[in-house]
Amino acid sequence: MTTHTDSDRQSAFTKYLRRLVLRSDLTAGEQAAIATLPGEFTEIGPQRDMVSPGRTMNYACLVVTGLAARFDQLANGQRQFTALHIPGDMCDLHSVPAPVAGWGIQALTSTLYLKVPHLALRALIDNHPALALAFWRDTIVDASILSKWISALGRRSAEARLAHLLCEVAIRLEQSGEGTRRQFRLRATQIHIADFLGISTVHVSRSLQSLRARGLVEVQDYTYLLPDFPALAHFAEFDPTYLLLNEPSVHEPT
Amino acid sequence: MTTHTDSDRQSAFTKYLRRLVLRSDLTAGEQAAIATLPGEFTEIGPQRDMVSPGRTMNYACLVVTGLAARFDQLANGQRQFTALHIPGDMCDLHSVPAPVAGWGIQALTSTLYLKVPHLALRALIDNHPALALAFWRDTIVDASILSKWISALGRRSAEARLAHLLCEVAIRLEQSGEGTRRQFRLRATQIHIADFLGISTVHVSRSLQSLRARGLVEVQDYTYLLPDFPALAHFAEFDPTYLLLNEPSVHEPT
DNA sequence: GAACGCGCATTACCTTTGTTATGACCAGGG
DNA sequence: CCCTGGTCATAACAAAGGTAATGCGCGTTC
Repeated sequence: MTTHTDSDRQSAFTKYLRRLVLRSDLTAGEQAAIATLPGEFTEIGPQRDMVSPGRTMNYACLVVTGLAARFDQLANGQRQFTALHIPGDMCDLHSVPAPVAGWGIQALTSTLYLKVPHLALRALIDNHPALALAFWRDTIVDASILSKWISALGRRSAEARLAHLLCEVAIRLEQSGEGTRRQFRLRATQIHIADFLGISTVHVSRSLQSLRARGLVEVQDYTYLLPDFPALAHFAEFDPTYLLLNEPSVHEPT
Repeated sequence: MTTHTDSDRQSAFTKYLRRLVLRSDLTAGEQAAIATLPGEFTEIGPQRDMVSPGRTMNYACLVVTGLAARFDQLANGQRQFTALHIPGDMCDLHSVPAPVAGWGIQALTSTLYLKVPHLALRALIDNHPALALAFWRDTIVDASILSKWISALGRRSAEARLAHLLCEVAIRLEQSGEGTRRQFRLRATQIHIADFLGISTVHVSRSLQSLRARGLVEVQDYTYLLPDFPALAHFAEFDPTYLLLNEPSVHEPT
């Protein structure tokens, strides 16, 4: 069991800050206020639930290392993932204004995260009104991804959905400095991917084979290589606008 | 062409206010500030786009009468609806912090709506910080519906999705005073419903026949009768929690 | 080092949903 | 009064994806 210092905490919030300032201009004071937020470090094993559906939350979860997924659960126990959270993501910021969880959050790998008290976040908003806007915008990024995902689930083939997911992950990991759009590590099993795509594990395997055969994707030990990102993006009809990055660099082919 | 007075405008905003106060406590001053927002009345015919994808917005759309749908469009022109907007809904409140539309909005019937300038909404937030929270929460309701819709699209049969959509519409229309959960009017064609459910129109017809055969739904001239709402809700695994209404009454069977 | 569990691939078969086409009905316009 | 276009139902067939089962490789554990 590692112990975590204040400086670990501060560097975790800096990671989140990097995500925020991609979309909002914040003053030095506002940035400092975020960097010094309180939060309790928590570690959890793979396949365990960080948040179980139906709970009333009094903190939000900031992923520090690892991988987590928001999910909705059916009566028969089947899960559908509705969001993927990489390090630097605040999983359930929306729980601040809406604390009754309709969702659950599952760790896909061993995951280290911070429990950030709602009280502290609310105080932050009261003292820095501009941060309310930034948080609101952060929620909108989330909603924008949900929205794009609906059209993928409703109208695209399983293979196209898989390609789209890989494109999105590639860009998001690149943005957060955890890899490049050409090569990155995604420690999610095919069971997890099935829960994202809304298909069976058998069909994940089939679809992945198909993308391999097209020469668009190579995988080894959870490390993905996209030899021709623009071609994959074209195949997936992936347009990163919905990630609200406003960075022209993102739109250029590598 | 009807002309619209200030009092028409004020009553339109009161409708929106009703939606807001379902989820947020607002002071009289805050409520008055919303009721006196500016906005330009606009009328549009069925199947026309109120917002075309990719535009940069400087106003948000408040539906006064009619029916509208947010959509995402594929390269081949196929549409997937991502949200349904009934009178009293602010379709694209999220355009205030994120003005570049990744979405489009289509009128399903003849629709009257207000173009509410972003400038006015931003000024409102500056003067009444509590409203930032209320708007944020309103966005979260939207996201929560998106999220639920993802799990329906990913994991439920077409028939169950249709049932779920009808349950949601029943509750939302009841809340906004446009009908009851037992009987309401929904002027959407089967083409529209197909665009919501992510299926073909043929399959909408099939699924509806199937719900009819089960005795769960009757339709005549776009008027839906749900003879046994709890049974339909059970079939659809519909739990209204995700609408964030916090009203115990909603959870009681009729 | 044998037994076990997990993740992945693959096959055979079955179910759900899409596609294409047709006809009925109805409202509106010349 | 007929023609036209939109909406809905239905049928026959095709394609996408689900289910169940098996085998393989690999790391863990005792």
